[in-house]
This record gives sequence, structure tokens and C-alpha cells, in this order.
Amino acid sequence: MEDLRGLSHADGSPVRVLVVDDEPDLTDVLGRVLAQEGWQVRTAADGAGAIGIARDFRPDAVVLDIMLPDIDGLSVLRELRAASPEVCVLFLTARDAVEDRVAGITAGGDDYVTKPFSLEELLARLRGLLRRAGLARQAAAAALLTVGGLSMDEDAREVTRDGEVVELTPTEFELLRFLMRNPRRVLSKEQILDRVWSYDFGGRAHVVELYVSYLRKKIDAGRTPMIHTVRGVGYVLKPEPR
Amino acid sequence: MEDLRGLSHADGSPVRVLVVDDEPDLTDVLGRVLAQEGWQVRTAADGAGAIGIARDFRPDAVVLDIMLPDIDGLSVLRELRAASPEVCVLFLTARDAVEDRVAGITAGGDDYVTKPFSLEELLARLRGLLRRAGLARQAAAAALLTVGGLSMDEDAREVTRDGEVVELTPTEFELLRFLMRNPRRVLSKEQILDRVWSYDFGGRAHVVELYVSYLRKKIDAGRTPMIHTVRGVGYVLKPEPR
DNA sequence: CCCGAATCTCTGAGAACCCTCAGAACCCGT
DNA sequence: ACGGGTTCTGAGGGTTCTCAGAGATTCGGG
Repeated sequence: MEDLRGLSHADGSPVRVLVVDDEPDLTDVLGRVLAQEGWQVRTAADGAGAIGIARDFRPDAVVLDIMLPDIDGLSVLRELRAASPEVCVLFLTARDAVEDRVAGITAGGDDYVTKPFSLEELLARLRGLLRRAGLARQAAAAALLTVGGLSMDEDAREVTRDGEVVELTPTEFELLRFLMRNPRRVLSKEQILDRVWSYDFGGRAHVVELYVSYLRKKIDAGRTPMIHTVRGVGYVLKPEPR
Repeated sequence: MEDLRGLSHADGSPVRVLVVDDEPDLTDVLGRVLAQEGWQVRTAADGAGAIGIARDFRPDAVVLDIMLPDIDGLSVLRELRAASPEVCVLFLTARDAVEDRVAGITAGGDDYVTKPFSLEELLARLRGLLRRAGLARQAAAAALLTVGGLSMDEDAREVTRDGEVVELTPTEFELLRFLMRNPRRVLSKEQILDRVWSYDFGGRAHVVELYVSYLRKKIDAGRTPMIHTVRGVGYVLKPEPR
């Protein structure tokens, strides 16, 4: 059928993710998006809550804000790891607080995303984490997306159209990834904006048009177009028929 | 007899929808139409009322105007979600309300419609929301409508007649969707106008004739016609008799 | 067969929508 | 601090869509 979005355990049970952040708006949206991706989600607003929930929820992954109202995120991590050493962690950090503290952490196979982030970016990181932890169906195989003559290697960040390598900027890459994860489905500019751009982006949907036009130049130039405009609605990525 | 319209829970109980808007005219019409679609409906005129009703009505979906007389629509949403996190929301926003667009709305699985809207559009969005939330019988399968040799993929916005793709403008698409949801049933021009065009449309029924003629050119051209005129009454869409 | 009413189709104007260009702002590494 | 690359804003211009008006056509009753 469609794309296998929800990674799951070998036995088919859904992967469990715990989201910890003190902004309810953020945990709410994240929780819904992750659930939509096929994962089982719980949320917590602080360290104590997180530890409590983790005790019997036994998450496979934790999305953890480093700055929490009560306990330091790193201490929370220690607690979580004590209970289940296997758990993988995706940290959320403020842009300017990255440096030293996180540097050591990522060595352990965990990862981090700086706020403000785009949902696509967070999802991609989380998928990667779980995949490397062996929780994906297709195991540790490289993340390869293919739609018609288009293919994207998420790990290598390499995109090819009909075998030719295409160079993309970060935003172009994110946009294309979102399109490729939703082939044949019309996506509105608002949907795209909400997923590909950071949640604090105030701009207009006009940027989406602009980036679609960039993508077309790089991907559809001189070939059968794969990105189609659906007037008044949005855009679709479709493999060329035949 | 199969009821294709009202999505329902696994146990067959009807889906519950709460409509919140301060214009009684609008909630009345919406309430009637939604009930007719097989849903169980309650209406509220303001945020306080909505929260009160939601407490024991436990809606599966809420149609929520962002501009309410008492409480901000988003605050209402927070309250509703606190009580039942699963509820899906279809926001109503004014077209000219410049960028009161809230980031993340479409990302979390919710959706919005701008006023003035057509009833068909609102219904389609609401159906999509519930479908994706897993409340449809046929679960998350793509929305596929089929009448004879005609088929419509609502997600891809693609229509085919006898296998050939047909390009439609937004209005043509909406009109055809309405016809396809009511096959073999004669629909009057007024009915069509009320459903497919925005509720504030001042024009005459003549546009319906015009758009039916457009549709015929694209769908019936050179084939056994499926759109039939019932003189003095309206139009019917019928699959070619075997 | 004839006539009136209903319907169909053509046309054009205005609006909405989308694409692209050019340049400003920003970030980054050197 | 400089320079290249990236992101974003604004405006211009072209295309498509919607809809009203008018004339052509069809239908059905007498």
C-alpha cells in the first residue's frame, strides 16, 4: 500500500515515544504528529513526570528538552538510562546553548535538534535514531526514498533524478523529502509550511511557491515534470506515468 | 442498504460532531447538513457553551470558529484537548483575517476552512479529518469515489473516465464530487448551488448550467454520457447501464 | 408543426492565482 | 572583516478561473 511510515518492533507492535517539554503547545503538536506517523506517544511537561511515565510506558525513544522547569534534562536522561539502557534520545536545545554540553552526548548514538526546528527535521532525526537502533522493519538499511525516477538517500543527503545527481540546499532538501514522503497526494502550501519550515516562521505561503520553483529548476528541468501545481489547492509529486 | 456517507465508530455508533460559531444561521445550516450526513450533532454559540457541551457530549470532531464572542478559539481548543486529546478540529477562519494563521494547525492533523466556504468543501474536509483519525470504516485507505467508468481520488485530486485522466478546475471538481456522492439521484440546480457554491454566493442558477456543460465536455465528450438533464428538475449522474 | 420555455454554449471582462526575477538580509567559513 | 551561499521579501507579469450576458439550440406541449 502506501509508505511504511510507522517503524515498528519485529513483532509488529508500535514503537513507543515519550515527548518531554514544558511548552504544552509544542508537546501537543508533536504528540499528534508522531501519533499520526504511527507511533505510540506519551507526553510529559517536566522531568519528574517524564520519569514517572517512563517507568511503565517503557519508551523506545525520548524527545527531551534539555531545559526543564524542575530537573536538568541530563539528570533525567541518567534516570531513564538507569531504568532502560537501550532507550534512544533526541534532545531539544536552544540555538545558542548547543556547544559543550551536547557535544559529548551525541557520541552515544543519540542526537539533538536545535529550537526552533521544523517538524520534518525532527521526524527525520527520530526516524534515523530508531532505524540505527534496529527498530525499523527494514533494519539498518540506508534510508532510501524513491518516487519514479527520483531517489533520495537521506543519510548521504544525496538526490538523483534519472541517475543524475542533483545538488540541493538544506531547505530544498527538506521540501523534497516531504513531497517524496507523500507522493500522489496534494499538499497545500499551509501543510508544507507547517511541516518543512520552523514552527516559529512567521512568513507567508509565498516562500513555498518560491522553493517549489527552485526545486523544479533542479529536478524537472528539461524532463517530464514530476512536481505539479494543483491550482487553488497546492502541489503534488507524481512519478511519471509509465 | 449500505450507507456510504456517515462514517461511524467500529461498533457502529454514529460519529459525534460539535459545531461552534456565533452566527445561528450558520450553525443551523451546518447542524442540519451534518445530521443529514449521518452524524450526531450539537451546536454551541460561544466558547463557554462549547466546553460545557463537550464535557458530556464527548465529540469526535469539532467545527470551531476561531473568532468567538467570549473566549479565543485556540483557548477553547486547549480546553477541549485537555478533556479529550483525540478530538480533531476543523477551524473556521475569516478570509480577510490577515495571517491569524496559526502555525502547526495542519501539521497536527487538524485542518481549516476559510469563510465563506461551500458546504461540500467543509464536508470533504471533515470527512478527511475523521478518515485520517481512523474513524472511517474503511480506515485510512485513500478516498476513492467510483461511479461507473468514473473515478475520483480525493487525496490526489485526480479524476479518470474509463482510465483516462481528466483535468478539472476547482469548481468543476467540487461539482463532480457532489454529483458522484449522489449518483442516480436527481439534483436540482438550487440544491447544487447551495452545496457546491459558497453560502454567500449571490449569483444565479445559471452558473450551474455553465459548469455542467464544462463537465460534460471533459467527462462525457465522445463517450456514453453519464450526466443527464432532467428537464424542469435538474441533473443526474448515472453509470452507463451495463 | 409551431411556440414558448428551458437549457446549452460562446464570449469577454475582471479577479484570483501562480511563477519568476531582483535585491536585501542573513549565516557561515575563511 | 570579507565573500559566497542561502533564505526570504516584494513586485511585475502572465496564465487560468469564474461568472454574467446574449444568442443558439433543444425540448415538450398544444
